Amino acid sequence: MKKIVVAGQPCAPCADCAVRPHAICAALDQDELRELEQLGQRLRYRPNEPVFSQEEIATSCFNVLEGVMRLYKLLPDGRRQIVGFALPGDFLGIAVNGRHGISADAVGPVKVCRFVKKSFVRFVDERPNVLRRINEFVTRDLDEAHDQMVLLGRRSAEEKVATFLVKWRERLARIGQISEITPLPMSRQDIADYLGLTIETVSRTFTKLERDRVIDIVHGGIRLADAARAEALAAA
Amino acid sequence: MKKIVVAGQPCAPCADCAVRPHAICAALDQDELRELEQLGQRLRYRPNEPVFSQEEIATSCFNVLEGVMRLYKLLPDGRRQIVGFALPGDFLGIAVNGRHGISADAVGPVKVCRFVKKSFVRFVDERPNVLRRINEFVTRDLDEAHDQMVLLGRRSAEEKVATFLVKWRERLARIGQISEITPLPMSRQDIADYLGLTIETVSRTFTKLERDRVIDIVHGGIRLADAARAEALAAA
DNA sequence: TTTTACGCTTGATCTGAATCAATTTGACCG
DNA sequence: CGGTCAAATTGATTCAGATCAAGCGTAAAA
Repeated sequence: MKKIVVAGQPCAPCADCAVRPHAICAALDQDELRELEQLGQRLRYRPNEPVFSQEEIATSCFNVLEGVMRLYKLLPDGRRQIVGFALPGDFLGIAVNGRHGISADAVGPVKVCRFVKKSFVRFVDERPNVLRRINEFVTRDLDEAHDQMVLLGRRSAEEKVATFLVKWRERLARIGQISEITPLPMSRQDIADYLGLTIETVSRTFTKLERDRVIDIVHGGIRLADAARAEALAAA
Repeated sequence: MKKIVVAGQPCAPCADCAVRPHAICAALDQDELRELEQLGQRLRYRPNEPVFSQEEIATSCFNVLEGVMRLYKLLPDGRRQIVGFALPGDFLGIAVNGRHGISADAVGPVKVCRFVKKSFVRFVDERPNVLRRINEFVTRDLDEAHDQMVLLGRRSAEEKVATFLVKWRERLARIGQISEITPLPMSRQDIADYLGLTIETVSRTFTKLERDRVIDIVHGGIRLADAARAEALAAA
């Protein structure tokens, strides 16, 4: 049987995929990995390029390999709520009724591993261990969504920003990106739309946190100067 | 082999369980149903009685059979965010790391089918069809959580209340509870904590919607007088 | 280099919802 | 039936964050 070569780059070997331990793929054995490799296709997206859209029929799902994506919902009048940021290892595109519930686009340059939904579903359907792993991911996402509801519904602007910074730093650390300064690749508007604030309030709150010696604002990110105080604001 | 009778009522036959078609149990065949029946135990809770608590080690999971439950998170200083209301057919208690992420208590009188986590997990582990069903449920919950984030982060008090009323009515309809007046078994404080508002704002907004002839406030609920206008507020 | 432009910050003002403070209503109970 | 208590409504006032309106800086285009 002749192998059909799809357009685009061939799927680089999963064997040395950097995100595998964090991704759903960690649940796969050697054979499964090799099989899934056939189904996946690596793709790049430029900054701000859309990956999929709310309401659109979901034909693909994705593993994020590199970069950051924003996941959001739009109201008819244009108001936007970012429901999360996706990082390497995150799995996207599980839809409820065949349609994407959210939109996703690249924040900076992004690399993903794309799967055709149909074949991916078939692959998962005969592998309960993968299904279990996906279930863990969705359950974790739901738990985080609950936390975000508390944030949106019950916390002040200062608490929102501090919580965001602390959690963002922790997330980066978990995937191995530890450094003195915490990069913030998303815009102030993105942060505002994630926290249910305006861009002005986010900016003012950053300034206030810096004045209070909790953070230093550096180009493209922040330095958490007083982690204890930031965590206190985040917990309270 | 002698059957051991556990304390409490014996599990009534799943065969004529009213919520089965809406619950995860709809994925089960005759044999599975009979087996799960052995694992489940029916329990009642009085109004406002806690069922499980945030941080508590999750030893049980639950199918709601009758009544309404509130699911919420508390901040250390007592601020509360209700993340959802559970209705008959809903499945509760899937925890991320063995601990409940949220607290749950009965709003009015509640009947549930309780499963010991350990045996339930064992049951599910060898039945991919059930796992798939649970996955659908969690995915749907996540999608609804995203909608709720938009509500909390980006909508006005009036939009919040109107959306809540419209969606609550739809949910009741979906499980067969259709009637001219929409019952609201939860308190105004519950509604406030669900919508990220104060009790006063909820009350004022109800009054305003009544003044504007969108709803009639009746004892223990509301009548949706102008469904079109309410849905417009909910969509916008 | 200047120009344009966009993202971010800062300031002044406004406003929707919170807070504070009484009533009012309704349910339960001796 | 009145008395008690909690839930809900209503009113007066305050305030956190939104809105409106300039500026500022950095980066890419000309």
